[in-house]
Amino acid sequence: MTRTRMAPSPTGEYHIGHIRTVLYNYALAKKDQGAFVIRIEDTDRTRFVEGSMERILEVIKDYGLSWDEGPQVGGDYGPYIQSERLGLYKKYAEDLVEKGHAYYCFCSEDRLKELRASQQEKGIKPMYDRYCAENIDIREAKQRVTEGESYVIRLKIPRDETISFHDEVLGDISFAGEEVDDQVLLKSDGFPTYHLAVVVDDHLMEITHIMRGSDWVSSTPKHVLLYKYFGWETPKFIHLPNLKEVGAGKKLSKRFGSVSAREFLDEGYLPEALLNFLMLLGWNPGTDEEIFSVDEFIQKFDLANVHSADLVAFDREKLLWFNGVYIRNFTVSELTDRLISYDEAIATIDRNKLEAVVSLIQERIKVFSEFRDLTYYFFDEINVTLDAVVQKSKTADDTRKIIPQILAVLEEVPEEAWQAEKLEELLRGLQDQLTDWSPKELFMTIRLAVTGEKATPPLFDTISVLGKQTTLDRLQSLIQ
RNA sequence: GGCCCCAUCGUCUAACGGUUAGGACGCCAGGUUCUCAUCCUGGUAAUCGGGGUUCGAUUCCCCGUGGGGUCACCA
Repeated sequence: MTRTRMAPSPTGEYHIGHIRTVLYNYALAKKDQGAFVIRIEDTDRTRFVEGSMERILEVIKDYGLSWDEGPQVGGDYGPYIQSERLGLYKKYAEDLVEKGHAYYCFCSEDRLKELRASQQEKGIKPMYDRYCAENIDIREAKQRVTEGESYVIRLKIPRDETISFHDEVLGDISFAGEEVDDQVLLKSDGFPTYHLAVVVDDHLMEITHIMRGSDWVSSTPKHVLLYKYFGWETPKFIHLPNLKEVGAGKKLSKRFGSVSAREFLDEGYLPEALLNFLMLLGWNPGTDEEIFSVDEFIQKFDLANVHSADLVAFDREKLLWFNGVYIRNFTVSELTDRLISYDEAIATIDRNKLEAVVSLIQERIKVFSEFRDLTYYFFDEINVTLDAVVQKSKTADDTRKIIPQILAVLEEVPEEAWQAEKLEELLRGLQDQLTDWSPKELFMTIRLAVTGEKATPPLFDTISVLGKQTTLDRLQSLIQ
């Protein structure tokens, strides 16, 4: 049974890249009818942010993803919050000391700082010098611990061994033992570090696949050693490429737009479009298809098609395109519902009129945040002057003279016949009679007069939705 | 800087020794057209460099170069 997990640390906002990793873990587990677990890694009290966990869980749900075990839902392997599992870790660390794979360290922060500084000065890699392992025997160490002296427990890395592991995507990776620092496993405050907690919990929760960002590759040897020393079976490792900005070579940046998972939703991107976009960032289906629902993704997801690039660019243009594709695939009613849930203010608009407007902008809107700018003239007063509607080949006078003719035609239309088709027939009829007004000139003049915009949905549909009174008023106001 | 990883159009990627190196986004051009958008058609554009191995390298190996990651009592 495949069991995967995502282990958020409640230290801030969830990044869009985290959602990608959640999605992959989710798919890998679901593909095998396995379980996807969420575990909260809150072992660093200094970075803990109040409410962060709740917000992270909330945003995962808002993306339409869920977890089989974890906070809020429970499960057989709980608790799923590390601070609630605190009693566990210490004995595992002590067990390692007994086995000779770890040792007590009493070095002060100052000593460590000085050590690091002098190593850097000499141009060598900053690493713990093993002072406590070499100068304090286990009996003395235990004595000092019982006397209440502050201590940490460090993992004793075998300096003369090569530590290797297999990554399901990257292949075999190995590190020389002498390159790996004696990692602190248990902090002086009694909390485990990530490295201890993650291995203990992944084992206890029977996680089979560890899929995480590639920034974890270099600490994987420490984890592999822990599995070995504990005598536990090692799960499979998969390291995923991180996301970067298209223009800049580096990480996603505020400068180019949203970065946090929440912001994309707030901007009016659809979760399903976001997810679809994210799927393709590091994975491909092996075919030319690229529109997938999460269910289809689960069916097709395969580690063999996850690729090993070091970074993948987060192309905001393509995201926009995906969003447009999903928007266009909705029925008008569905799209209207989604817009209403996006912005409460939209819910106050009359449903019939709203749907009429929505159907006109459906193939024009790329993100929901554009809704206001694209449709305000259907709902709000506009302020247009005669000068603003005058076409290039026309004078203000020409324009002033044509308005009454347009009005004359439109005034004859009964309310109940105020439909795009009828309006088009009549206005084209008017244009036929005018020798010096091309369709383009006439219709653009009307468009500007009734909307104030150069780019709008087709004119006759627009006028139809605007209604007779509004249309006439707006035309009339130009010549008063 | 040491170590680890990576390398195909601008971007996401396909091609698992033999293809005119394919698709998508973007961009450009054309068509439809009352504007914009949608839609349709076409186009632009890539194997980082140098050595090998092989009848044959995008593909395998080595060396460069470039990029990324990591070097905490943070995750």
